[in-house]
Amino acid sequence: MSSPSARERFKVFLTQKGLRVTNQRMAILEAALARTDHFTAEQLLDHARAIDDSVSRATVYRTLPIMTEGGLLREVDIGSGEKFYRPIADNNSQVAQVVCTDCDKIFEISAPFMSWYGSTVSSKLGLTPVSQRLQVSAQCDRFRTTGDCPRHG
Amino acid sequence: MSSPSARERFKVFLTQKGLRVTNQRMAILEAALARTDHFTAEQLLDHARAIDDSVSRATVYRTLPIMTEGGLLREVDIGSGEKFYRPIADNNSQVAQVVCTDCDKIFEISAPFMSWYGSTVSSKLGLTPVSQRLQVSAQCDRFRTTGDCPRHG
DNA sequence: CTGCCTGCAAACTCTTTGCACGAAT
DNA sequence: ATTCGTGCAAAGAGTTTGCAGGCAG
Repeated sequence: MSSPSARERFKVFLTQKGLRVTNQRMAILEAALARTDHFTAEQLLDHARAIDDSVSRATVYRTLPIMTEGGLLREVDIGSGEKFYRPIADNNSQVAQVVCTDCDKIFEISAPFMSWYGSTVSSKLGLTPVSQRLQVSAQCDRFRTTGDCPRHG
Repeated sequence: MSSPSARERFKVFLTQKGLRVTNQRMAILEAALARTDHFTAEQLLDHARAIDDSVSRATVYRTLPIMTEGGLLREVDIGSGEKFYRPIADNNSQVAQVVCTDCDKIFEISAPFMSWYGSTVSSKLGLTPVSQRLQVSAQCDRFRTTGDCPRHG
C-alpha cells in the first residue's frame, strides 16, 4: 500500500515548481508507488497505462526526473544499460545496493555508515559530498551449488 | 609511463583463454595503458588509431570486456550514459570514485574499508561479495564561490 | 590450412526531442 | 485565454552484431 501523503507531497512539489498537476503525472506516480521493488521506465509505462491508458513513453521519461528531484523516487544505475527506479521510503536513510550476479536481483540494505564514508573520501579532495552510492556485486553460492536461489521469484 | 609487464600479462591472458594476440588488440591495450585518467570507448578508439589506424570501433568495443576481465582495466559507470575505463594500477587496492558535480571530473581515492563493508552487507543476504563500488557525488565549494576550480584543466 | 578476428555498416536498446494538438490554470 | 503538457514518431547516443574477407596459430 502506498502512503497517501506521497501523492500530496508530489502535488505540492509540482505546484511549487510551477509545474502542472496532470492526470498522466499522477497516474505515473501512482504506478510507481504501487511497486515495492526496483523497476525500469518501460515497466513503469506498463503499470501507468493500466491506470490511465493515455500515458505515453515520452511522458514517463519526462516525469521520472521530476519524481526523482521531488524526492519520491531513487534512481539506481547498476551499469546494465537501463536505469532502475524505486520509491523512497519515508525515512531518508542511506542504503547500499547489492546486485546478485546470478539472478540480477537488486537488494537494498541499510548502510548508515555511508554518509561518513562520503564525507571522509570527499574531504580528502576538498569537496563537499552531495550523495553517495555503495554498490556491491555478490554471488549466490547456494544457486551455484544447488541451482536454486531461495530469493528467486 | 605504462609498465611493460602489463603487455605481457595481457598476452598470457589471451593465450590462456584461447584468444589470439592481434595487432589491433595490442594497439588498443597500448592506447589504454598510456592514459592516466578515465577514458571512454570513443576516446580509446582515437588513441588506438594513432598507434594502428586499422583499429575499428567494433574491435574496441569487443576488446574492452576482454581487458576488463583480464584485470587490466576497471570499468567505471557513473550513470551518465557512457561507460568510462581506467587502467588498473599494480596494486589491487579498493578505490572509491568521487565525481565532481561542478566539473564532472572523476577522482579515485583509496578506500580500504570498502571490501569490509561489501562483506558485511552481502553476508546479511547470505551472498558472497564479488566486487564493490563506492561512488560519491560532491560539489566544489571553491568553484561555486570563486568560479574557479583548482582542479580544472 | 583452419577458424578465430576484423572492419564495415546496419541493427539495437534506451532515452531524448520537435511538433502540433489538448488540457490545466 | 494562455501557456504548459502531451502523444506521436523520428532522431540521438552508445553499443552490439551479421557478414565476407583477412590473418594468427
